[in-house]
Amino acid sequence: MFKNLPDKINLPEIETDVINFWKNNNIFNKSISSKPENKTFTFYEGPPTANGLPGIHHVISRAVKDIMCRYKTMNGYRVNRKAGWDTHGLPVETEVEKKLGINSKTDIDKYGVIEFNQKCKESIFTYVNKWEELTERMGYWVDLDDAYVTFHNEYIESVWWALKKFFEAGLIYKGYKIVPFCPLCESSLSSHEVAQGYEDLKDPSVYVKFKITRGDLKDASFLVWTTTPWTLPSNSAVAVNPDSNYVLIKLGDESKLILAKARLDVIKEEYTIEKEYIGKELEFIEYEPLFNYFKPEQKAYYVTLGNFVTMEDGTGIVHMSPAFGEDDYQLGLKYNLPVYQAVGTDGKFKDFVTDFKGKNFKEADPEITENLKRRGLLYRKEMFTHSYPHCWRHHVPLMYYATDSWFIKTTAIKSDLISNNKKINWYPEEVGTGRFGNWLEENRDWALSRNRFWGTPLPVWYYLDKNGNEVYKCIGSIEELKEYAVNFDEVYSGELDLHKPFIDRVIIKDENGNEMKRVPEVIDCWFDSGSMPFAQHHYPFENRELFDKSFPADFIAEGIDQTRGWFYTLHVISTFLFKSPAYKNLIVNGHILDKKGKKMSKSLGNIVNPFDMMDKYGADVLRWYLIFGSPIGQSKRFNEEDLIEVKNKFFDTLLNTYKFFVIYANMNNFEFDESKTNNINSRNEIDRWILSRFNSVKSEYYSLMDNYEITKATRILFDFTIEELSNWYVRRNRKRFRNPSDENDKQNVFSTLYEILSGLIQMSAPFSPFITDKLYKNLHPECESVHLSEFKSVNEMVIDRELETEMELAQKVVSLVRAMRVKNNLKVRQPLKQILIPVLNKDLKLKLEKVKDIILDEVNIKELNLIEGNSEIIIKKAKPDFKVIGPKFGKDVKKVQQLINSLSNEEITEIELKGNLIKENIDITRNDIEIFTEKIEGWVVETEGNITVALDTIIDENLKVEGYLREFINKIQNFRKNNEFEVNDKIALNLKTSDYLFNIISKNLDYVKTELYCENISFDLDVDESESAEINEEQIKFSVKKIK
RNA sequence: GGGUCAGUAGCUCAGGUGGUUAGAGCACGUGCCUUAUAAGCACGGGGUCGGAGGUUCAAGUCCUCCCUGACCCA
Repeated sequence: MFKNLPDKINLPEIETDVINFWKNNNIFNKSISSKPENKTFTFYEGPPTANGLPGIHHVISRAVKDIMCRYKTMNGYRVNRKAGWDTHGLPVETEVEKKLGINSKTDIDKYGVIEFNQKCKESIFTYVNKWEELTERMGYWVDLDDAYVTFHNEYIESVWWALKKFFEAGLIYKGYKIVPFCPLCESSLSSHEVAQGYEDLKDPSVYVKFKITRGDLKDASFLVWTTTPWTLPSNSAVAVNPDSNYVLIKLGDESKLILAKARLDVIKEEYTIEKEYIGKELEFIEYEPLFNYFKPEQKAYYVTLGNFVTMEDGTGIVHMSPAFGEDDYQLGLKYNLPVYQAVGTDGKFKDFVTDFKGKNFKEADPEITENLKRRGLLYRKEMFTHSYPHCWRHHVPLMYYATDSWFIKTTAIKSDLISNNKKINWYPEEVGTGRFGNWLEENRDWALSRNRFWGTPLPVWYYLDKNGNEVYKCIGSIEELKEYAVNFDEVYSGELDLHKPFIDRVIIKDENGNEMKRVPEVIDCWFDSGSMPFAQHHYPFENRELFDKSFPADFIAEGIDQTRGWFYTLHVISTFLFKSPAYKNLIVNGHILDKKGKKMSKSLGNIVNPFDMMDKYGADVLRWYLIFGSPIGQSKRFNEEDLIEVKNKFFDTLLNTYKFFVIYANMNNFEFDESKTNNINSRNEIDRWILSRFNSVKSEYYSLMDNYEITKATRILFDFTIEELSNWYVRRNRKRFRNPSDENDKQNVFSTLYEILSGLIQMSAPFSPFITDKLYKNLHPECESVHLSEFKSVNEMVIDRELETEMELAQKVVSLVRAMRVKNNLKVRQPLKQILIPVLNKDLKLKLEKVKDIILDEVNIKELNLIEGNSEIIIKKAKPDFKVIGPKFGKDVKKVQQLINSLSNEEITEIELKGNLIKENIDITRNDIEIFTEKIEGWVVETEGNITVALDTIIDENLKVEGYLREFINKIQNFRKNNEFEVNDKIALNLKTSDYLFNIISKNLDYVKTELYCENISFDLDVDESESAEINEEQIKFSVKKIK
C-alpha cells in the first residue's frame, strides 16, 4: 500500500514535518558523509552579516546555492557546506553608534575603544536567530555549527598571512585617496552611506579667468568653469580635453579668452575668433596662480590633458585641485602635481589661508567669488541647484577629500586578473565578460585601509628614520608578532584579542633594534571575506591538506551586487596568492524588485517578508517561483499572484498526479517490481511515448543543470508535468488505471507512472526539497530521503523521436477536430462517423496510422480515413518557402510570392508531377513551395501548418442514440461527483423519462449499469424526491441512492 | 557622466545562426470536456515587438542614436 496525502494539503505544515524529520535523522550530515571522500564538489559560502535582518533577496541566492549543492549530492558528490559570517566593518559600527546615540570618532574615543569594539562584537549576532530560522525554514542546507567567523583570531591570522604576502611582493603601499568626507564626523563615508544622503543644494557656478604668463598667448586668459569656488585656493593646474577644439577669442574690451569651441555659447557678448587650437597643443602652457598661499615645490599652474573633460557644460577647461577630486587626483599623479589642501578635515580653511581662515568650506564660496571679482578675475557668476551628497547623519555637504590610505597595487597583476577571469564560467555569461571583465580592464588599486575601529587591524608597524620617513614592517602571524614584540605578554596578559586597541599597544623591535608602533588603520572588511577560501580553514597554519583539496571552489553563487564585491575580492586575492581563480563556476542572480519594478525599501514600504510568504505558500513554492519566474541573472519583479499560479499549476498538478496514482494503485493492489519493468516493448504506444518523453526531458534536465541553467530546468519540468504527464498521459489512461484490461496492462500502466513520478520528484527535489522528500519516501519506503537518493541515468533505449513526433501529430489533429466541433456546435459527447485527412506523403500516412486509435478515442469519432494521391475533392494551395526563394530571386521575391500564392490547384499538381512550372517567365520548382490542402469539396475543414482535417458532420440514428446515452451517463456522474459519492459507491437509479429515452436506456441497460456502478435501474420514480436534467432537449427526472 | 542587463498582449515570460499570420501562461468573454486536479480543451477580444534612423529582396532578430527601469561605478 502506498501512503496517500490528506485531502486538504497544507504545504507549510508538511514542510515543518520534513524539517523535523531531517533534524531528527541527521539527513543533512548523511547526505555528505554517505558520499565518497574522493569525489567532491566544492562550494564556498559567501558570508552574510547578521547584524541586519534577512530579506527575500537572501532567499533567492541561498536557494540557488542549495539547488546546485543538492543536485550535485544527488549525482553522488560529497558537497561540504561550511557556513560563514561577515562580522567586521562600518555598518556594524554605525549600528552600534546608533544604539549608543553617538555619531563621531571623537565620541567613540571618549566612549572607549575597548568598550565600543565589545559592543560591536555583541551587535554582530543581533539577528543571528532570524538568520538561522530563515536558513532552516527555507531548507538551505549549510553547516551553521561549523561556521567561519571573520573576527576570530584564527581568521585574522590567516588574513594577516595573506597581507604579508602582498606586502613582501611590494604590492601594499601608502598613498592618497579621494574619499567622500564628512567634516563633522571627520570620517570618510562608504558608498552606500553616500547613496542615501543626496540632497538638493544651491551652488554657485563661476567662470574664472586664469591669466597666461608667457609665450604667444601672454595676456590672454583661460576661461575656467567651476561649481566649487572653495577649491580654487587649492588649485594647481587646469585641464583641457586633448582632442577637442579650443578657440582664442577677442572681446569688445580687447581682452582675450581661451575656451572650447563647442562651449562658445557661454559668451553672451560680441566676440571675434582669433585662432583655433586642438586641446593637446595647449599642454604645459603656464598661468598665474589665483592665490599665493602655497609656495610651489613642484612645477604647478599649467595646462594638463584629461580625457574626462567634456563639452557638456562649463567652458571645456577644468580647474584641478588634486586634493579634492578623483579625476584631479589621478591626473595629478600623472603630471606629478602638488597636492594643496587649503581646507582641513574639519571642513575649515587653514590658518595660512589668511583671507578665509576658519571659514567653513561651503560658506566661503561667496567670499572667494567676491575676492576674485574684486581682482578682475571673475568673468561671470550664476547660481544653480543640483543634487549633491550630504552626510546622512549631519545633513551637511560632503567634501571629496584626499586622505592617507593604504592600497593594494592590483594594477600590477591586472593581466593575471584578466586571464584568470577567462577560466571562470559565469552564468549568465555576460556578467563575466561585461560587468566584471570591464571592471578588470579599468582596474584601479584597491583602497585597503579604513580609519575606523572594528575591523582586522592592518598588521603594519613603523618607525621614523633619520630623514623623518616612515619605515614599515609587516607581521604575518601571531608567532611572528610574539617574536618581534617587546611587550607581548604585558599587553596580552589575559585573553588574546588581535583587535584595536590592544594590538595598537604592541610595540615591536626590528632586527636593527628600531622600536616600531603599529599604524592606526584597520582594513576593508571585503579583504576579510575575499580571504575565506583559506582563512575559513586557518590555512596555512592548519588544515593544509584540506585547503589543497578544496581550492578552488567548483561553485559559488551570490547576487549581482557582489560582482565588484565578493566576486572581485576573492578573485584578486586568489590570483595573487595562488595564481588561480578562486572559483570555477558561478551563478549570479538578479535583484528582486517589487511588482512595479521598483527597488524594495523600507521607506517605500514595499518590502516582502520571506517568512510571510513561506507561511502562506511554503518554502517549496517560494523557491520554485524565484527560480522559475524569470531568467536567474535578471532582476525580477516579485508578484504574489504569480507565486500562487506556480502553486496551483505545478504543485497541485504534481500532488494530484501523485494522489491519483496512490488511489488506483492501492485499489488494484499494485506493487512495483523492477523485474517486470524491463520489457519496454510489451508496453503500449502511449506508455512508450511518455517514457520516451520522460527520458528526453531527463536528458535535457541533466545537461541544463550541468550547465547551471537552473531556470530552464524548472521550466522543462513544469511543462512536462502539466502538459505531458498530467494532461495527456494520465488523463488519456484514466480508464486503464481504474480497470486495467489484464495483469500485464496493470503492470505496464502503473509501473510507467511510478517510474516517471519517482524520477520527476527526484529532479524537482533540489528546487523544492520538502514536498518532494515526502512524496519520494511514500513511493520508496526503502529510501530514507530523496536527498540521499541518486539520479538514474537516462535510458537512451527508450527515447523514440519518431514516436514523439507521432504523438505531436495526434495532438494537432485532436486540436483541429475540437475546433471544428465547436464551430459546428457538435459537442464531444456526440459520437461522429468519421474524419478525413489528406496525406500528401507516405511518412505522414504511416505516422497517422500509428496514433489513429488515440485520436479517435480522444475526439469521439468512429473512423479515420486517409486520402492519398490526387483525389479530386482536395483543393491544394501553395505558399512560398522564403529561405529558398529569397536568395534565388532577390529583389523579385515579392512578385514571386504573389505568383506562388495565386497558383491554382491544377498548376500545383503540374509542379508536383513535372517538378517545375514556368509562369510569367518565372521558373517555380518543387523546392520553392510548400503545398497544403486548402479545402475538401463538400466537407467541413480545418488546417494548421501542413495538416488538414475534414469532419463528417452527419449524425445517423445509431450515433444519435449513443450520444444520448453518453449525455445521460454524464448527468448522473456529475450528480455523483457533486454529491460527493465515493468512486466505488454502488448506486440504485430511479428514473422518469420520455418514451424515447426510456427506449434507449432500457435497450442498453448493461452498458449504463457498468458505467455508472449501478446495481439497479427502475422507472417508477416518485416525482417529489427527484432531480431533473435535460438530455439534448429531452426532460428526465431521476433519483440516485447509495447501496450500502 | 560611464558600464552591464532589460524593455515583446493588461500582467509574467518564450522567441538558435535575419525568412513573411510574433507565441505560451495568467486575467477577461463564450462554448466544451472530465467521478484525480484550485486543472484541461477550443474559440474570441487584446501587439505601431520602448522610440527614431539605417543595412537587406526580407528586421522582434544586425548597425547607429535616443528614451525608460534595475544594478554597478564616477
